[in-house]
Amino acid sequence: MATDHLLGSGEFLSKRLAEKGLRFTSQRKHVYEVLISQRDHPTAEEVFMRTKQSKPEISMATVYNSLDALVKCKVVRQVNVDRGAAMYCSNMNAHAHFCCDDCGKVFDVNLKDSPRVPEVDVPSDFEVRSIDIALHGRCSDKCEECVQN
Amino acid sequence: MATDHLLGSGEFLSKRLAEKGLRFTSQRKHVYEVLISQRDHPTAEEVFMRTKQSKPEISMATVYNSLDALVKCKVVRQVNVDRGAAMYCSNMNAHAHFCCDDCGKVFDVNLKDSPRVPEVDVPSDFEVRSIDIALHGRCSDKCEECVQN
DNA sequence: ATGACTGCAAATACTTTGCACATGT
DNA sequence: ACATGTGCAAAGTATTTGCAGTCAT
Repeated sequence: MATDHLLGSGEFLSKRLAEKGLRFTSQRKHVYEVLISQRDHPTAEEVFMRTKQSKPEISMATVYNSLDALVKCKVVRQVNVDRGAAMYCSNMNAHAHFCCDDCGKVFDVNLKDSPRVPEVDVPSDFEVRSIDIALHGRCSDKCEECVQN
Repeated sequence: MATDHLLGSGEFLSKRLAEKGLRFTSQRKHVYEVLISQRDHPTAEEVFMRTKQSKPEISMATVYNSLDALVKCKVVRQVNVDRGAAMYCSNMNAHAHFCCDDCGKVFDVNLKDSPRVPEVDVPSDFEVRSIDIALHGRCSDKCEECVQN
């Protein structure tokens, strides 16, 4: 039953962590709130800096631990577009990522039809759990960095 | 005109590098041959070790440089399935990657229909140059590592 | 001839780990 | 009560860079 929307973000997160046997801690709550309050694609380092504003004692190791926990309980996605730091995304709706090869920014893009497993020719004994779609290209004529190309 | 198949791998690579203003070197040739001779998904480190067999003096830095050159001239794809080393793939046909979350192996999987840009809702001034599709899941009942789950 | 490429070693970037203490259940 | 999580510092991977010499064009 989709009743999660009736919960505050704290209760929601607490419940989702519990379902995976993970604990609800102040650090995980702050990291999660950082991610949902600004829907871009920060790296662990950026999450660390933002989280320090509301939770100054947090350490980088805890940020990694928290991000792993949030990914495990599926309230956050990890995005790997290329060699470099992983990015994190709190948009859990089905969507793809567009990564600009010139300026490096990552954008969420909606799928006109959600990707379905049958579109892909996977051996029958393989179990598909998730699909990540990443587009590469150039974001916009108006993008400052891109114009320099 | 698709006449590339009439060339040996050396001439083919040389031509593709030249198109991007990149030079054809012995190291790049060896790295390329390593990648086409075994169609799995080696990391830079694995490419380094394999390439040393035919080109013992090659250095890691040159392997990275060569891989970048091969990716730039589009004879090799870089595959980023998760946090960890990038992998390289010489299969340039349209295909997706299946990454087993249990054993870590990466498999090429064919697409029943090639992904088309219009399936994705991208702003009109964005230019899409490539699409990467990565599936995650579990590869097979028979997979040694997977059985331990 | 010249700039791009190579090999080496050192530097950087990203992520994980070990350990003593703290905290959630 | 006790396992799990935290913070710190140190270690471990992955990748990049500076530089002097070499090679492709």
